[in-house]
Amino acid sequence: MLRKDRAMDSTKKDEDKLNSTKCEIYEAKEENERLKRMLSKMMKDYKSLQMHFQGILTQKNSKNNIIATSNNIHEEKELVELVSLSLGRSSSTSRELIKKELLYDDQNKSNKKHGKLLFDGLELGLDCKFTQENSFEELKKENINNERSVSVQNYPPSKMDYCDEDFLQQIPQKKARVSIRAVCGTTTMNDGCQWRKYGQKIAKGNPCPRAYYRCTVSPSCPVRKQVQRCSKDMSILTTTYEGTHNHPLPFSATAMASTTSAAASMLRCTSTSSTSQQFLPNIDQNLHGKFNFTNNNLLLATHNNAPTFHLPKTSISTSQSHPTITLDFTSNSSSTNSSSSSFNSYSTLCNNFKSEIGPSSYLGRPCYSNQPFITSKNNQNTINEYSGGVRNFDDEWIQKYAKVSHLGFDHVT
DNA sequence: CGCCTTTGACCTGCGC
DNA sequence: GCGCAGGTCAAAGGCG
Repeated sequence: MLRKDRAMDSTKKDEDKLNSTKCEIYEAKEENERLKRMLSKMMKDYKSLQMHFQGILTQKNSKNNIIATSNNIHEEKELVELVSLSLGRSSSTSRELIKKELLYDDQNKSNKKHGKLLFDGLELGLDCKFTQENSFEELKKENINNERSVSVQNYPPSKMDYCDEDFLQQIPQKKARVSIRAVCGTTTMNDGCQWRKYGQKIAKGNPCPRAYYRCTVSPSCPVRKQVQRCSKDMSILTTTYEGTHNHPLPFSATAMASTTSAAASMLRCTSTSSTSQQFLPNIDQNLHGKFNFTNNNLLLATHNNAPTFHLPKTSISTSQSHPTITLDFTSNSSSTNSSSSSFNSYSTLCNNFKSEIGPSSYLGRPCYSNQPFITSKNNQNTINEYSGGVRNFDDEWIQKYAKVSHLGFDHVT
C-alpha cells in the first residue's frame, strides 16, 4: 500500500513537472512568435528605408547629371547654393560664394579641357569641403585634435584624385574599433566575454587610467578592449572593442559581439564605399530626420518608425588612425526628436527596452532583476551562461538592438 | 598552484 | 631624426 502511494506521488510529481515544462514550452513558443512578428516588422521597415534611400540616391544622381550637362553657369551656382542650404550646412558667406564662383570657373575650364565633369556625383552637400583645398585643410585642422570625420577622410581634396582607390583602401586596412559609452558603476562593462588585463596607461588629457584587456576565451583570439572612465563624468565608462572573435562565443557574449560586429561592419561600409555610403551624413534630410548629423559629425539616431527601440548617439571617427564607431548610451537625444524618449544612462536604456517589449520575461521565464549579472572575479567578467531566473538585461537589450538597428541587419553574427 | 593584476620597460607609429 | 603618446610585454607579487 505504502509502495503504491509512493508510486502515485512520484507519478503526480512527474505529471506536475511535465505540465510545468509544457507551460514553459508554450510560453516560449508565444514569446518566439511575438519576436518573430517584431523582427518581420523591423525587416519590413528596414527594406522600406533602404528603397527610400536608393530612390534618393537615384534622384541626386540625375540631378548631378542635369548640372553636368547644363551650360548655364548661373543656374549651376544657384543649384549648388540650394544643395548647400538644403543639407543643413552653415549658410555660405560671401567669401565662400566667391570661392564657389572661382571654383566653377576653374571647373568649366577643366571640364572643357578634360571633357568631363569632375564634380559629377560629388557635390551633394559637400560644397564646403570640396570648393577649395583651403576649405578642406581648415576642416581637417578643425578635426585634427578630436576626431577626423569620415566625411573628411572619405572626401579627399582636389589635390587627390577623387577616385583614388588607394586612399579609400587606407581606412579599412586599419583595425576598425567600436566604442561604447555607458554609465557604469563597475570597473568594466559586463559583456559576457572573458577578459584578461594586460596593461594600464594614463592617457594624455585624461587622469583616469586606460586599461587594456584581451579576450581569453581562446588563446589565439585577437580581440582587445580598452576601458577608460570619462574625465568629465566619472560615471561614464568608455569601452572600445577591436578585432573579431575567432572562436564560438558564450551566449551572453554574442549580444555585445553582434553589436560591435554590426557597428564595425557599418564602419567598413562607410569607409570603403566609393559613393553612396559616403553620403551617409547627408541623407538625413531625406530620411525625414531619422538620422541627424550635428556639426560635430555625430549621427543622432532617432528612428521614428520603430518606437520600440531608441538608438544611441552614434559617431564615426578615424581618431588615432583607427576608424572608430562610437555608440553613446549616455547622451540625451531628445534635442533631435522630442517624441523619442531620452536616455541618460545605459541602464535606463535597458530598463526602457524591457518595459516596452512586454512583461519582464525572457522566453517565458520571469526576470526578477535587471541588475547587471556580473560574477566577476578581481573585477573581470567571466562567462555567464543564463540558466533561467535572473538575467543580464544589458546583454538582452544589446542583442535585440543589434538585430533591429540600422547597424546590424546584415551583419549580425 | 594557477590565474590574475600591477607596473615599469620596451616597441611602434606619427607629427614636427 | 627626434620626441611624444599609445599600445604591448613580461616579471613580480597577490589572491583564492
